[in-house]
Amino acid sequence: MAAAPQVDASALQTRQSLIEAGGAVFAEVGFHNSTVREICRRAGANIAAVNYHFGDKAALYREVLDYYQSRSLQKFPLELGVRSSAPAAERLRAFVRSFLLRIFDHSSDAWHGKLISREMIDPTNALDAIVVERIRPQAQHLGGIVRELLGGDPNVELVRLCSFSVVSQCLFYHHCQPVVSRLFPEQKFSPEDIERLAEHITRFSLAAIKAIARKQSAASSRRLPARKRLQRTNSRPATSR
Amino acid sequence: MAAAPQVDASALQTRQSLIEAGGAVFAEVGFHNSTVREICRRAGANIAAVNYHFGDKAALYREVLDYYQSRSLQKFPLELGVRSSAPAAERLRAFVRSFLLRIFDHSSDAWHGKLISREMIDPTNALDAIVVERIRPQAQHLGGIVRELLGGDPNVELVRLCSFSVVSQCLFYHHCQPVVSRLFPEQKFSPEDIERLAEHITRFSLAAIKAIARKQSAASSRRLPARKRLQRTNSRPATSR
DNA sequence: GCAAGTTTCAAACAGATGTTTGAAAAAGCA
DNA sequence: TGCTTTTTCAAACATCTGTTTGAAACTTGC
Repeated sequence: MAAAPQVDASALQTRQSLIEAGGAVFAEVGFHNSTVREICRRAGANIAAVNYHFGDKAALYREVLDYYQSRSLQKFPLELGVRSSAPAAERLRAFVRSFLLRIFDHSSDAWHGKLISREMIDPTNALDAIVVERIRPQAQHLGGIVRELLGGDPNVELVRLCSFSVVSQCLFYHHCQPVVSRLFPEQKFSPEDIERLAEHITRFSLAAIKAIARKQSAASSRRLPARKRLQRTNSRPATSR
Repeated sequence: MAAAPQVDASALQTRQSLIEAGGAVFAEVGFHNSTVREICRRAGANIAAVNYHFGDKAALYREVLDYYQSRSLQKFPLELGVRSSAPAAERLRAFVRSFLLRIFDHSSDAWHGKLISREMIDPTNALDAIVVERIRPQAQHLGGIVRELLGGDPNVELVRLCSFSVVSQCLFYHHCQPVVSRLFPEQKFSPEDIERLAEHITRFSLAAIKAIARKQSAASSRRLPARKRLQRTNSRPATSR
């Protein structure tokens, strides 16, 4: 494991230092590849500290997830400042931006996105809880936006597929960073890059979903009586752009 | 590591059994999490066999990648039966299908997609070679399709972003399988599911790219004289950079 | 100031894993 | 067959990692 700047823990409680050092290490190399020794080294604590304060490595990991989860929730709310009454397109943009910022935030207390992102690929026992507490609500939030954008009758599978299409684009840059940076060394993921990325993903997804919505409503209009069709197409709220 | 059916290696050379068992184990749990003992057990070989035949675990891994790379290339060509003179939309569909099939193929000699997919997330030294020999050509192939679909002047960054949007959707279902299967246990990834998935990703991406292309050409038509614009859209060759 | 509880520490332990070893077995060849 | 080379094998080795231990240092409450 590469050398890293040691956190000055003189004023902090050992327990808290361990959580923070753990967040850093777990986020960097994942649960399986990180070692208690490295975490303790960065926290300026003794090797036995993890077991003394938490019981074992897995318990520290759960604690780290809990800690950063509450931080992340207040720092990156799903809506990101956009009211739930806002047009669906705007809410989608907010969702994408929030998602990317969460994953690419390099500030010291933003490990949560990375931790979850790692869980997705190399799960520990903690993933079950994360899915219920964190991912499912997000999926439902996004599902609501997509459903509104699609309009018409809510085909569950279509909503799911489109939602996945949106989040997959966001996750890609984090999951495949090793490949992306080898393919295009100039890609840097500065704050401006993140904004451009968010803009692209939003545009791309909006265009796709709207086109699918058009096709869908055209198809259903062939099945439905004219009056009902009119009602339908009108009641589709604010797919503005 | 979970128990697994042992390969009948009685007729095979030990060396070959090791490559095949290695392919299975590496694809299942990745290079870092797989053990020489488990590979040898499945190959029906002695623990020392890996070091005797390959030198060390990393060398076996390189050999496994090489072996399945040549297999994968002949089993899943990029074009997948679609001529390079075919319309870009059809070539995109072929690309997506081929990509998904490669990753989700459960037949015994199709570890390559999974191996590369794992490399993307948890790289070993082998990734550099893989990017040059395998990923870059694919990226250029896809880039050519996207460029043609976008039409107009080739904005390098836009092509790259759209290409990423396409592959990210394909990779998602493999990378995030643990999450997807927890969120929606009914998702099974049968051959028919793969086809539906391919269809969705193609439709989604085509709709998005075409919409972006329309907007782009509308914007450039405001900048260019009519004659030059016409020339541009017609003279663009249908291929690589 | 002192006793009880809490926290830290260096050292050791236990288990897993990649690798080596030296002899035995098998295969190739005259 | 008899000899050499190649391959297999069980055992051991060395290292890394999570965990435990028991004593020392520190803190707290009276």
